[in-house]
Amino acid sequence: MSRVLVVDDDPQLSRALRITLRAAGYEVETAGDGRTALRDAADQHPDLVILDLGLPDLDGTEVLAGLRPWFTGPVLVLSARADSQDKVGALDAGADDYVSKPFDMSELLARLRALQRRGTPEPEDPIVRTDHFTVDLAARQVTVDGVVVRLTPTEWGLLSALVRTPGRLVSQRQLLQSVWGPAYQKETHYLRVYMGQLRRKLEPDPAQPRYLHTEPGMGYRFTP
Amino acid sequence: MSRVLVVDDDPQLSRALRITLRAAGYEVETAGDGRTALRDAADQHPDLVILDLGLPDLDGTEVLAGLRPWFTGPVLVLSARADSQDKVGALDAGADDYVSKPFDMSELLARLRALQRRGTPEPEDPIVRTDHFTVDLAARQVTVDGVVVRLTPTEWGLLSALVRTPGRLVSQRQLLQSVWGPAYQKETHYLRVYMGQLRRKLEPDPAQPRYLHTEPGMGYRFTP
DNA sequence: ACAGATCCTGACGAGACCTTGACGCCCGGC
DNA sequence: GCCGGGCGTCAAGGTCTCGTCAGGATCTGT
Repeated sequence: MSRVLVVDDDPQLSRALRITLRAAGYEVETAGDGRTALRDAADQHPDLVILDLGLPDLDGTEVLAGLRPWFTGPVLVLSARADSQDKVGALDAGADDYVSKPFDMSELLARLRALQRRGTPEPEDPIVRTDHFTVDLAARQVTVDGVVVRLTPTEWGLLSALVRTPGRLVSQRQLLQSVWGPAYQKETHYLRVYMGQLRRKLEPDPAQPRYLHTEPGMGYRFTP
Repeated sequence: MSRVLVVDDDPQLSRALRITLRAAGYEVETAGDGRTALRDAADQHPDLVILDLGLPDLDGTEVLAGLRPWFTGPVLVLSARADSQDKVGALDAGADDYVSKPFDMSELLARLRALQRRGTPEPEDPIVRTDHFTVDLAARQVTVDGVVVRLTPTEWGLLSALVRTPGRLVSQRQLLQSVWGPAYQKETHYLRVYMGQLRRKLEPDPAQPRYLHTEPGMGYRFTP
């Protein structure tokens, strides 16, 4: 059973997609604008995303840009525009397929099947372990010394963005963009606050972090 | 350089595709009917296949069926027919994308890029190594004799600008511009200070640099 | 509508970082 | 030999960034 996130601001189309996809055996979540789309994607980790380019708040390519740093599943773009340049732009921004409206539902489903067939061998272990805590990316659960710890959605978004690339530095802009959205790239204060909370919940000694390291002026790094 | 097999019985379109794909950096082979297509594919093991459904000898889905048991690369299907049922049939038979004629070349190229991107999702980390230290550009991490060394943002900017072009001289203006910005092209003093810090952190003997060389009056050079 | 959780925002001390100036060295030109 | 320019080193000042705390705004579920 695959989970799909539908991002569209047209309630009618959104509803039609939900019904069709449910009937085809997908679990469906929907988002009405770009910000909630990025957030929901980070929260729920869908297997694939259907993204309408005509959103009220963000440009479709901005959503793609926010998604792509960490989201590895297929993204199918819907658009009312059939212009070739739009297609090229979206595809090069990271979309895997591009379907112009109006479209045929059965074709959409076939394209989703084709994307999935290629997309997810996923041999990756979605569980990140350290000596002190484990992060289960699929179940969205964190345990510290065997005890389950509750994280808020924001804390989880930040943590998962970090532990997905162990040992790699993640820039402040990347973190802000993937957790709060592209418009928040300057709000580095948020990072300080929430990194503090994460350290208090996860680190054995929050004052001297062992796993969630700061690289001053650049970003943060998770070292297992 | 990827190799692509074009299967089409229309010589004119075939030729146009060959020219366009060559210009885009592909190696191109062509086949005019289904049987030679299957044989060529088996012989040459192309990275991807562009398959026209309207072939003289075999039905397009038959070619797909013959290809798919062993060919794992992406297959993009071309067709004169825009009927949804055809698309669904081809996609479910193993095609990864379906483009109706007439089509736009730039869109086709973009779709090929999208297909290829998905095929090889693991671009390995670009790591620069010397006998004494390694620079991991993607992870933004430097190790000296196996020990992680912390760099400040400015130090990192300078170092990465240098090691990206091993053996090549990088002028002072280039360095200043790429690290501090266009307004700082005269501040050569900055370079002396920070090159000194880098040498102290990376060189086995900072007084006699082995990797970070000065070219008086010109710039600096990283020699592996 | 209410209660609790969660998020945003501002202030402040501590520390890291960047900039700047001074000084000595080496080398080539006069 | 004397001089000047480019280079390397060092240290100190000022600026920016980081971590922390807490109060108020906002959201969520009942």
